[in-house]
Amino acid sequence: MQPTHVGPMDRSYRFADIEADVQQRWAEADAFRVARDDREKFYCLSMFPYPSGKLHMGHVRNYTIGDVISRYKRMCGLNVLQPMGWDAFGLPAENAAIKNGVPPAKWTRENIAAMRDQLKQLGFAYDWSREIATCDPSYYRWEQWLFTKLFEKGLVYRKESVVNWDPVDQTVLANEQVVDGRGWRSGAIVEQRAIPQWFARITDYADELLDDLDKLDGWPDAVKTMQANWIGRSTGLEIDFAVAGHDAPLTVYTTRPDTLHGATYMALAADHPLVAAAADADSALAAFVEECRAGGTAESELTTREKKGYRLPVDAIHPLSGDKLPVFAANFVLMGYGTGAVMSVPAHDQRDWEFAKAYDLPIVSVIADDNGVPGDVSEAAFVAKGPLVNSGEDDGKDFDTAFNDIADRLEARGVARRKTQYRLRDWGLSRQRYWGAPIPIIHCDECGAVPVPEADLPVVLPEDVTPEGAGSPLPDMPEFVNCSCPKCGKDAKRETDTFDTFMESSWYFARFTCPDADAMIDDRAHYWMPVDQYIGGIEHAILHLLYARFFQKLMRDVGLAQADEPFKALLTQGMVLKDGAKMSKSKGNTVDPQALIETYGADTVRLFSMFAAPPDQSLEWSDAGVEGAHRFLHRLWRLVATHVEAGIVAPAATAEGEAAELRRKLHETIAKVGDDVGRRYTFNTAIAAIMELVNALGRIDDTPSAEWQAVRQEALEAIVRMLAPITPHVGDQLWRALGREGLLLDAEWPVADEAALVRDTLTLVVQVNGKVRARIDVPADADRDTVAQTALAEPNVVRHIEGKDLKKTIVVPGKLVNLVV
RNA sequence: GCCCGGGUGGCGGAACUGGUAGACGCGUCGGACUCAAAAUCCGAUUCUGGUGACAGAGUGCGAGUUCGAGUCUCGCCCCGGGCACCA
Repeated sequence: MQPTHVGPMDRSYRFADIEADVQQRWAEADAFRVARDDREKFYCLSMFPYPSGKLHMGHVRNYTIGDVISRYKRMCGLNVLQPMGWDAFGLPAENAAIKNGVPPAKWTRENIAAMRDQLKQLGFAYDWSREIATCDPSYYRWEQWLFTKLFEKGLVYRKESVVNWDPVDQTVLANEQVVDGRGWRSGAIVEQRAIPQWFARITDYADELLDDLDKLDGWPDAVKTMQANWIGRSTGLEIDFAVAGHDAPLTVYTTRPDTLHGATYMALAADHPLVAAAADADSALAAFVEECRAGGTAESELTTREKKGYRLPVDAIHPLSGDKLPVFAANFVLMGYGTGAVMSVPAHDQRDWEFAKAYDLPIVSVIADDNGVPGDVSEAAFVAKGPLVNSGEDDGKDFDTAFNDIADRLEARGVARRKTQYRLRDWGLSRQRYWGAPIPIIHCDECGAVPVPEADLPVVLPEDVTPEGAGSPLPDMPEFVNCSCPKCGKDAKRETDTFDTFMESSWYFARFTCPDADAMIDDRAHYWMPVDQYIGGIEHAILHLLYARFFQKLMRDVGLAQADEPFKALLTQGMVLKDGAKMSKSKGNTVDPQALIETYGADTVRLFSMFAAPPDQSLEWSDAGVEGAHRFLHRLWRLVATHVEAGIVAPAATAEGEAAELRRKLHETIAKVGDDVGRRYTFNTAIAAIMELVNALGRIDDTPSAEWQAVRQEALEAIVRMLAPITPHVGDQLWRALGREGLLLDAEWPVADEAALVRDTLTLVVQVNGKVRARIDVPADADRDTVAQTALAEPNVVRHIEGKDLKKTIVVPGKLVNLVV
């Protein structure tokens, strides 16, 4: 190929024009619309945003990571699906409505339009034809449909459950709206109030959700550990303690029946029936129960409260010794967990120990330490397992033997059962809010709770409503509430609670594969699912990801889905910080992506977001760092312009002498960047390596030989392609400046030339007693003895081993020599 | 309180499998260009001592394993995420 003359290239990098042009080119080519074909697929999904108004830096970071992976996989030849949508139901829309008098529907849709525009400015390669907004009836109708299927299968049910009740505003509060036990608006002390709510039987799937974690090779161990601990499968013993003077026993669950001999008291939840019965005759106890009800329902609040109890006028009977045990009502035992009663072994449980100290209850150590004497419980509980002591016939037994012997004896008497229990609780689906998907149930005096028939779905949420203050407006809307029973036809009332918004985010990934399906999902999901790479914040490690996994299994079990798990690989991105703290309006340390896009362009914002930190760590935002990223793009632009002015040539395929060294650097970089982008997802180190290569290229003479020119052409083409996923706009422009046809996004990802990587000498480090004393150059094929002899000949090495015995010589091939004296 | 992470120069970070601590970028200092400034380019930049070659110290703190530890083990401290109605 002869040098081609291309018209003079503008020497300055005009990002605004370039980005608009390139985005137009993509639009004209409809470049991101995808469909099933014969190629291997890759489904890359970033967690969709709540449409809060405008993008923040966390979004920019999240979506840039997803876009880089998507574009890289596309250049590798895969059929890449990357969709985007809106998690459009939620509390902020109602708050905005109260504040500004705007209907949540209008507010939400305006925010969506604004944020969609921003995403387009950033140049993300989304197939916008698949866009979903979860507040559209065409979307939520299918989760209403699934709910009715689950109702038929008995997988949803109604039970009483406590909520945060604001007695002044007369409304239910979210945990977020409870600050220090008080309502955020009224300032009133929040009370726990039990109301009937719908639940999904996620505990029926607890074993599968736990066991399938082992299949998720592409998930971070930290997330799998958190989910496993959250599910919290344990094997233990359910034990009945007789109560003196009562027929009904107190049933408790324990994972440590080996410590049963050390049980010295019992603790009951404040709303346990036995407590309620006693409170009728004791006004002080009734006051204590009332006090336990004050404050929010968040677990963090309940478990950090000062532990308080109230002695009940009953005694339990120890099932082994027959001793009487005092029974307390306690504020740290919760009715919703297990049986609402616990046996307390203060010697071997820290919480029980603290309570026993406060209430002067006996602490009996029944587990021996390593020295065979009862564990020391003077300063704290002794929680380790060990042989039993002070345990009568069970003395000396280890944990397993004691567990089994005690279980066998109690089971034989019919007062205990071996039981597998979970920490995981069923998923409460009901919310007493307006801006959510209506729960498709009709309450009939005759027939009870009746699911809305499929033909009547969706139950559409009225949208021309502006909540004005506390509480959902739905119960006050007769046109919504009044209806007839689908079973008997009599007058009935519609359920006015809406779904938890985790419902919508638990299946959107599947809907993206077939957004226009006339069913929840259709067989297109079988091609695209599971998601090959899911990307989102670590804050979703438990709840969202667990519910989504649960929904995938539910959809499979109603015959819609094939995959057992929705997300093959997961990347949890870190937070974006400014001045060491999470960006927030209240701290005044926010950075607006929009202003940055306007000042520096999308490519600079994308580049800095990827360069500043590895994706899974927190990222410290730096305006100066953004300048640096911008400078780099200017430098690259000028480098290409200079090259193009000298003349475009065919890229080199081989080189000699110094040009060969540059070419080796090029192919080492290609190998490293391919590994960093394709396997490690460490985009920061990939960019650093490309910067090094650009620096090396910048050092060559401006008017080089034909050989230099060819190597430079080869290098620039590779650099532009390696940067293509990160800075796609400037890349596309430079790709054509270098004389290449077609869109850069369909160019092939560069592959390293093994022949260019060969080295004939290596530099090794020489250590004496682990300290670096010299560096030596040796032939790449030198044997150990040669290497050792070369090392021993170094003057500075000689100085450090003189007069000492050489005890050991360690040679690590290609790395170092360590001489031990 | 419980579960899960993280802590490396002035700053963001690199060191992937136990093998040269500080790549790359920012900042700072010095120089070139300019009447001058900006921009750009070149050089220096962990700390201490030394003109220097070099030497000593150094990855939150304290122990340990190893020829060798930022990396592995144990115990602490601090920061962050989650805790079921924020999303």
